[in-house]
Amino acid sequence: MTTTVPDATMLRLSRYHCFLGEMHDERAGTRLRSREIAAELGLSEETVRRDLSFVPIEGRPGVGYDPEELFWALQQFLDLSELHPFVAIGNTDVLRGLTVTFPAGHFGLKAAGYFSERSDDAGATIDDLEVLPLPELTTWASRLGVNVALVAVAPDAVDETLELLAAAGVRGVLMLTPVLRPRHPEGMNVTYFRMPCALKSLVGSDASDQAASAAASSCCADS
Amino acid sequence: MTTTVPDATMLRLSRYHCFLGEMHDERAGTRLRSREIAAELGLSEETVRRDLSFVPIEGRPGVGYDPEELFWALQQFLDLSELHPFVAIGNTDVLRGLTVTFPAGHFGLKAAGYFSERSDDAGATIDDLEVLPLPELTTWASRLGVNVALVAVAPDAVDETLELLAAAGVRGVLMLTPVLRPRHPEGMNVTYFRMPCALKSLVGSDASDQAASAAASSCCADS
DNA sequence: TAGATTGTTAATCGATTAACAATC
DNA sequence: TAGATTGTTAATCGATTAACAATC
Repeated sequence: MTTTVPDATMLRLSRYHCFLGEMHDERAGTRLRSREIAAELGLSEETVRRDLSFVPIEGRPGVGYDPEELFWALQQFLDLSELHPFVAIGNTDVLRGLTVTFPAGHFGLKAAGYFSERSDDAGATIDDLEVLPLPELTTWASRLGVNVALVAVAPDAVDETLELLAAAGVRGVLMLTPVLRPRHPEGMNVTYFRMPCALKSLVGSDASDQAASAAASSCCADS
Repeated sequence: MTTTVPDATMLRLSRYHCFLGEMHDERAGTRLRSREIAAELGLSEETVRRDLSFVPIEGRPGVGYDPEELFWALQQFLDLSELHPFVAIGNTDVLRGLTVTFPAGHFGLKAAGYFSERSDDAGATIDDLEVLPLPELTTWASRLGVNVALVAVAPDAVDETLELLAAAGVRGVLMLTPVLRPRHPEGMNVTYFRMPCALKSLVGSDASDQAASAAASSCCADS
């Protein structure tokens, strides 16, 4: 009997991992209560406890969790390595810009390779890493030992990119490029961040109901 | 009695709008069935019908929907203007790169202004639009008539950016910058695309269950 | 022991799926 | 009229919230 972890929980566990990654030094020694985590992350404490109950760690009733222990338990549970590698694919501008917007190292992640679909990006470097042409992806991906990719290519390069990633053995893809009709390779796990949809659904969400409902907003994506 | 539209539905309605925006020329004259929309977008036909039943439009039983009519009905329902304007905020690299990754015009959206938090971005232009310094946001936003923003600034500029956006009357924000502890201004609607969480949760999702479950993957974010 | 907080079970809430009557 | 597809109601499914016994 495999107790399956709800999708929503998996995603929050990743958030706890990020949070603990930033916390566990300054909080070393002290105990962390579900209530604190909940307050910091804008969740309910019950949700936090329920989520953590899937992770093989023991919190102490009346005391809380050990931040460091919890961090490593989550890391193991999520199958992450110390600085988990991913490949980033897109034009050099967006890839370079994203290193500022999303400094992967702060979150326990590391861009292990950059690839561009545009021929005029040849030879560019980002943080001392050369931006390689898209076709070289297959050769490199296995060598880099990555299993996830961040994709931000132009819309017309999506299909080719996914093919190459599949061939390279990458199983998980975070897709920033808006794709109208999702058709990804068999067995591949793709999370779509749909910027146009998110923006459009924000337009109508006027003060009245939404602000009242604690300004909660959702997003995202299936298959 | 206000029938409230589920969040998930609002988001899908935005997707239908994108889809119809691309379709409604080539499909003009023909009828569009819920089954077709569902197949294209990877949804069930019941979901599509249920979603559309919130929109004041009449599909013809046995016939389907008129694509053009549906497009405009959605546009009105979602409160969108013909090319809905938004402001984009971040370093010049990421903003310029995103115009390739996410060509807003294809989706009925239009970047009306670019703002950067970095002083060395002063004077840059993107598509003939000057990238303005972040502090000028307040002055410009109302003039540009925008109510939504795409934010991709560096993590340490998030708070300032949200303050300025609030002051400028922007109510909806799509946040690409990873934020550990969300604290946005009162009454503001923020959708967080959490790249680190999405990437981390993709690592563990190995073939076995996930691929089996139609490779569905979710993401995202509250408050 | 008393106080506090966990882990887990039951109740609620919301969203999706199934079924079908209404209608073009 | 017959065939097809909508709109809507009821049933299911999943995730969140509430409650509380277990335990440090």
